Amino acid sequence: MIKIDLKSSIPIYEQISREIKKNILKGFFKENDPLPSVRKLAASIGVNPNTIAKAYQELERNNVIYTVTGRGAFIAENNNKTLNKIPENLLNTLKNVVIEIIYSGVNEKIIIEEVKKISSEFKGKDSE
Amino acid sequence: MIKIDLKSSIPIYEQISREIKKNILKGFFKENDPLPSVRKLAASIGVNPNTIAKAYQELERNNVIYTVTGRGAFIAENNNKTLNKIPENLLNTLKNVVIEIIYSGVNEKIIIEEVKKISSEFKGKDSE
Amino acid sequence: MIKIDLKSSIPIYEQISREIKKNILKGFFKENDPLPSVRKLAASIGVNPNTIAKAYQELERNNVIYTVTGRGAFIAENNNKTLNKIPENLLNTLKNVVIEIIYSGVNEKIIIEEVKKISSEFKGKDSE
Amino acid sequence: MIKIDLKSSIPIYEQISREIKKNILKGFFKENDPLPSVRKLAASIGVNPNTIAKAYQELERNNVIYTVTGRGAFIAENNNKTLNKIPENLLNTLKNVVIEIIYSGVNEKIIIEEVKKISSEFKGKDSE
DNA sequence: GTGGTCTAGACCACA
DNA sequence: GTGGTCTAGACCACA
Repeated sequence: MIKIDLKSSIPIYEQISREIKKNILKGFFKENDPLPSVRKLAASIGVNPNTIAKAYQELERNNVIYTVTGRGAFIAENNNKTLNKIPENLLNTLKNVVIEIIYSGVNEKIIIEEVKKISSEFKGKDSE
Repeated sequence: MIKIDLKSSIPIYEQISREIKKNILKGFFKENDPLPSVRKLAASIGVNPNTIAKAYQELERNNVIYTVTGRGAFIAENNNKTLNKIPENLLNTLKNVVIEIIYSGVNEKIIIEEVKKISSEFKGKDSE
Repeated sequence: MIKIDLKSSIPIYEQISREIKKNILKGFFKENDPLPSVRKLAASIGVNPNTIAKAYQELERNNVIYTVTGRGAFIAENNNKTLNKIPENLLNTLKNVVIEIIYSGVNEKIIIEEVKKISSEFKGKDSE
Repeated sequence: MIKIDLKSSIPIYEQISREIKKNILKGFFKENDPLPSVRKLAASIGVNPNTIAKAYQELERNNVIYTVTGRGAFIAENNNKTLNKIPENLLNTLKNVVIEIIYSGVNEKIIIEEVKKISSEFKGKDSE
């Protein structure tokens, strides 16, 4: 369920964090579901437990999961409101990629098709 | 013309490289136009010349600019290749941002509007 | 294993990059083998770590090695693509040397013998 | 007759020097033929006269041309003996290119074909 | 520990 | 003047 590319330049903890978010978006992880323990997940992916711990910390900071001391980590309730604006840091990243893609010679239409394809993989927040 | 955020986690040389690409896309830099010299740009931005040199070298590797020994760096000809597919590394980045944005509670429609807005800032390759 | 000529006009990072490619071709470095760390190799050769880092970055860009953050650099899988044409930049260099050699008074036959000798030192891609 | 690529990473004076050698090998320039004056050649190619001067100096050092004060530069007699061995510096360059080419996935056979093609463009020294 | 980025400053070839 | 290479040394994120 959680695929990691060790060779990628994206930090492993970041990849893990994203994978978990994806799983939530896809509905594989539901509210209050327990996450695998840091050690088990570390062992099954083959990375350092510290790396998993860091991913979980990031997720907790963003209210994606919550941890209960001694019992582990769980999926938080999805209390995100529906936003009408893309948060600024994400908007910047989006701008940068889109520019790079346009520069590589791909036109708007193809990019939009791709965005649709990506988002169709997930249940949109508003349709939940 | 070239705006850098020294506090950003994106490497400065990467920001410079992107800014130059943006300027080309916007038509501010045209084929064979000279770029500011490494030293001058470094002074005007307030970073080390090595950092600019690294950006220029990256741009040259990607055939965005070319350098003439003893004379400086110049905008390369626009290969004008039109791609029908987003290059894999860029596609991955796109996927990641879009997922993050959806997760933050923004729906597809708003993302697509934003993509249109970004791309309308630039002359697309096919309309040149 | 990695011999560098500090007096050569060929940049050190370029020499290092070539030496590593040679070692791969000779079979001394195999897929997923770890490379010496930037700092260790720098110390053993007696150059600045930045220079090694530059060599490794070049090799990574060319998919010869890959780096795993926090762990180090490793030999990439051998794509095993067989080319029927010499890439243009290499062809140019080849043309230039051959012309210089012919000009120095050496005939074709001797050059070809030498090419055979060089290539016999390595396991060709197709015999792997 | 003398083609220069300003964008190339090969120094212009080196390119000029090679072009002149090629012209001699091809028989376009014969013993005692006058070379164009530094200024004229500079003007016709569109480079700095100093660059031409440097190329001529290099050629003179290698006894490819000779200069008569006040009268200009001329093609030297071809007094190169036939060599049975490739000079060391050229051999090293040859080794490096061949290794790079093999690494790129091209096999010995194709390289040798190419060497033959290159050398067939010129009258070999021994057949002169 | 690992590699990546950046600075300050030197030196070089080239034009 | 131009860019390219290299050193010495700092700091950083990541594992």
